Amino acid sequence: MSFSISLLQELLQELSGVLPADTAPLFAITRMVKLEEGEAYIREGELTRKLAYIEKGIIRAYAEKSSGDDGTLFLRWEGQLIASHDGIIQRQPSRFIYRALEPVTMLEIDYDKLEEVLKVHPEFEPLRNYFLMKMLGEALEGLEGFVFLTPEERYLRLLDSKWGVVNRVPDKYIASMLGVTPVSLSRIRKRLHARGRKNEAGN
Amino acid sequence: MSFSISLLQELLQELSGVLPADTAPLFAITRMVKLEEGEAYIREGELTRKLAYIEKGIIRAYAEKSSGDDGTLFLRWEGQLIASHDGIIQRQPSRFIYRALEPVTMLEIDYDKLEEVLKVHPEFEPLRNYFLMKMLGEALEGLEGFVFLTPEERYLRLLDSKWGVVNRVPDKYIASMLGVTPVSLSRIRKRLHARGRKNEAGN
DNA sequence: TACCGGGGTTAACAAAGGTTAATAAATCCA
DNA sequence: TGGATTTATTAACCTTTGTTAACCCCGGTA
Repeated sequence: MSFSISLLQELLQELSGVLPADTAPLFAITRMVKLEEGEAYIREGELTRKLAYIEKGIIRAYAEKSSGDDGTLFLRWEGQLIASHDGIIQRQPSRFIYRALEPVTMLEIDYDKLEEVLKVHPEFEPLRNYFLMKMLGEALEGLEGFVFLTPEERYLRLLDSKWGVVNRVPDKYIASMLGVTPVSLSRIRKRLHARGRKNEAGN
Repeated sequence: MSFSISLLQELLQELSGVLPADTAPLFAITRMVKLEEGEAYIREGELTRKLAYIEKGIIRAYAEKSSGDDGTLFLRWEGQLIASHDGIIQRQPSRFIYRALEPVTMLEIDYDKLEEVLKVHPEFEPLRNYFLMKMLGEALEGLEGFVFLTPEERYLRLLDSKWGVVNRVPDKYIASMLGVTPVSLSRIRKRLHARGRKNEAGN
């Protein structure tokens, strides 16, 4: 029994009172997926409706900008969900590429199969709502960052909340997720260091 | 029978096959809400779990930035949903203010009551999923704009898709939603006009 | 009519970010 | 190990945005 499965069984019990022993119909349609570093999980133009819980590793969702270089829509890592959202929400081919930045292990469910199971077992519905809410929360958090914070503040927030992850990812991807170039991120770091030294000196 | 209710009954039938006659349990917990121009729907610090379908009017969700002036997280108008997302997702007091920019009419449901009804009538679940998916799609679309487009491109996209709405809202709110100052939006408009004239002259 | 306030534009200057290119540092791999 | 590639930093220069303040327009109203 994998780590992810028992974790999701606990979650399901907490959310809806369904006992681990009764989760068989759900886990019959899941499968473990492994990606090696640099491998694409979803390619551009691919029409899939996959949903996966990341047990280990980091995945980056990105696409090419009109300027030529690419923009990172988000990073997802262990404990988070990754979903082919163009396929699931709009039933359209993915405009984004999902690629593993590290070796990845995850528990995958096909969303169409999940819907079939949910028709027969509505007691699992709280799980779907939990997933959607979590993804909605993450998307809104990203949006808030762009509306309310400067790039420097977004970087500080990221360091503050996700230091471990930031340190595992090349800065250029962090930069493109923050909406700035790598050169600019480098300057932001320089400014922060300079200010940090000044503050220390002041004490 | 209000316009909104029959519209939502149609939606429910399409999504889940539930006939309008069977939607009584759901609509028993809805109520029509009217706001006058400038009136707040949700205040900062308020803990509510409201969900509303806007029949007419525009609502703006915003908060104050560290710089002092305020940032607009999003605008929602007729045909869209508005939800107190801090309350619904995180069970947190709202960090945002939701205020009517025009007289607003909407159909409101309390999310807690909705959950009660859904326990007894799981056949309405597709409606909740539809709502969540729609909000998720809108949030991701906003995020994509910031990652992949320049402020000028975001403005053009907004004009392109929501011209009618842009024209009903003061530019300063449009600017703060695009993540720029009103002054900067004014310059963007100037550049676009200049380029427009040049292109005409070139033909 | 005169006054007032909100909203939009413009100008001038400062600050920040983009672009390009050179260099240094780290990583990969043969 | 040595050479090649990728990544990060720095600098120089240019463009865009932020900030502040002045000005105009318009609508409401005393």
